Amino acid sequence: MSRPTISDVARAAGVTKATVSHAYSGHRPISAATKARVFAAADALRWVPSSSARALAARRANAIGVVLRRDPAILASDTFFPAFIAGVEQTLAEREVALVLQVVGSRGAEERAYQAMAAGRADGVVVLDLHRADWRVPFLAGLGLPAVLLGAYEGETRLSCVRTDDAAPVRDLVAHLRERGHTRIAHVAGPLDYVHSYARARAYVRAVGSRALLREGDFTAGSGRALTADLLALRDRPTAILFANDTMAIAGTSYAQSRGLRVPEDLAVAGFDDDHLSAHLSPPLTSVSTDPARRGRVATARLLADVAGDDPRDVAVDCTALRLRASTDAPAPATARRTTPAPELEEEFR
Amino acid sequence: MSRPTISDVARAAGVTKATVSHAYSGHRPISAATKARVFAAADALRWVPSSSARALAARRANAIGVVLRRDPAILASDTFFPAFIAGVEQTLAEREVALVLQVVGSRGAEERAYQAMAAGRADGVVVLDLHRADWRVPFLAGLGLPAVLLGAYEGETRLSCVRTDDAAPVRDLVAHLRERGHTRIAHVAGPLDYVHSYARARAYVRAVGSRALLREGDFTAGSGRALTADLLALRDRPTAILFANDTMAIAGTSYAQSRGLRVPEDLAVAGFDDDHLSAHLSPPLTSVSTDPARRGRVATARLLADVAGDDPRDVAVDCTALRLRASTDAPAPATARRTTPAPELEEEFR
DNA sequence: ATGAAAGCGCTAACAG
DNA sequence: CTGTTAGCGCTTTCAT
Repeated sequence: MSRPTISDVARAAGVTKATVSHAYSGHRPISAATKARVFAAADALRWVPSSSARALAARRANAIGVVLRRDPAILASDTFFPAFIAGVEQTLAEREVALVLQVVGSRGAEERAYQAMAAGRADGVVVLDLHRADWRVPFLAGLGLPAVLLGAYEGETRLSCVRTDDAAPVRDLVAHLRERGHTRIAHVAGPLDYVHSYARARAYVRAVGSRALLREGDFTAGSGRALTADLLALRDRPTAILFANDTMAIAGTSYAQSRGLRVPEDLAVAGFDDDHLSAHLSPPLTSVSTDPARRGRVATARLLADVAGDDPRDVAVDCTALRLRASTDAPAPATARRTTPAPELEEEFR
Repeated sequence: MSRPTISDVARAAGVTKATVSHAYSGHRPISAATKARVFAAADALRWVPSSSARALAARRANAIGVVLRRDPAILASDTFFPAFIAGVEQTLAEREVALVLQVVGSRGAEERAYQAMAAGRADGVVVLDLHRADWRVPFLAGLGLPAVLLGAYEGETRLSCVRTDDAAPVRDLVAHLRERGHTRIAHVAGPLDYVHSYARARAYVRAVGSRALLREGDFTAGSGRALTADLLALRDRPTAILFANDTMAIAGTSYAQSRGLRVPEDLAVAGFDDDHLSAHLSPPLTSVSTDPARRGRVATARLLADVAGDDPRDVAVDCTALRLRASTDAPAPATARRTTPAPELEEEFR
């Protein structure tokens, strides 16, 4: 025996399919009495509406999509993603909307994934890992698929955008280090074509007035270690390093310690994203919490509004918070007081 | 103008819908010439088949589901989940199957989620966080929804199951510590109603011959810290602690260090799951890598086979590997040589 | 407040 | 090898 359909329920309740449908959707008034009969019948038959039939008829998937183009290895070590998804699901859980996730390996596969979403898999998508010039922005607009961009997109677009101020915490971190006497503060950034990496790097360059001690990593432990080695080999080595995420910061710390440097006495270290382990390290790692779950909730709520027909709009989320911990809590070593060359700001970061 | 349908493509190519459909599905032979015309027409019209229409007609969603019942905070700090998902997506990417994810907060919501999956959202599900007596096993069997259980389920079931030997690495770890002279080895377990926590705890109890130094945590840093404090306050404190995951191990290490104990000289510490940061800590943390991505691939392949009509079956994945690092690499402190009370094995763990 | 009926866009017999 | 024709199980006008 196969699963019951809406017709079975209608027959059992002595009404038509339309009545059953409306009893559930509330799209038109149904008397309390028949509504009760309908629900009772549905209950007795253990009827659950077919989501594919509903999607086809109503032209709405009751699902939103996320497509990620990432190396699985990087996905696996990402602290942002699961927390973000948790937030997405939190606001999804209240409505009966599902999340469709697709991880792809190539540009072609990514396009197909978005097309499939537009072709009925999902009613809208949230776009992560936003690039400064992101082809997906015009592409999605062309598909007519509701979308919200996560990150401070600077280009032209009519898509909704959930913005975060990544610059403020970087400025605060630099100020915090300056107060302790640091003058040679380095930054190990993430890939600079990401809007958030770029925003952090730009804030850093503006705050310190030079990009001499800026290095571009890729968020992996390996690059954190390598670039720390690079920086510490400098003639005037930095006395403080700001990393664009905690993974790189932790790898960098461990490298520095293996070279006999004490953290924070000889080298101050700060991360970004506030990994759940960071408060438990030795020394505890100064970081910036960015509340990915909250951004997930906000982005999802915004997307649901877009899907419901609202006009796209920008929303700013104030979700960063400094977590000052022991890894930056010592006076800068005496050598830090040496003068540094006059800052020269390059055009790109103005 | 709305998106083109299969009829538009058929008309443009001078064939019928059936031909278009079969040209894509390969469910029956189509001459190369017409196939080419069909593809050309589809291309020109930018036709993408509607997944909801396809799902309804073919009774197949081309999606698999995962429903998770978790506190978002725990999801966010879980190292297993993203890696597992990455593996799932790796094998999904090759076929054109999507992943539908639903995170729920209550038993009722969980049942509804599985029912929705069975009602057309997904063709099958993979079941995580398996409990020793898991209501979902009979429930899913009742729904007739293909499912694969991740973990060594010991009950009766006809569902596929992807098993891992969690006991062997625990035994090896205990042996490794004994070689270094440890006699008081503790274990901070995960919740014992999970099959994998239980398997690890049981292997530990069998290896050390006593459950006097067994504590039940909940995989969070907080519980790792609290239970470490508890163990270290014992009159005959343990000289080594095995934690059921790295998060608890790291929190425990940091607590021990804050109390003036050196790791590994005064206290040896090992984790489980091999978090990506663990090799970068000071000292690097001994752990057990469990290759969640591989298990994701295997479970997904198995599920796809079930969906395709194969008989359910058990598959064993040999995916654990000891990562011996500095946190366990020192001779046990002299005090470890004191005799310990005679082991008494409790019934439950036989 | 309820019924009747026409699709939504595709797949899969059934013919030829 | 290709065309015809029913549905898949809902939603949603249009009636009444």
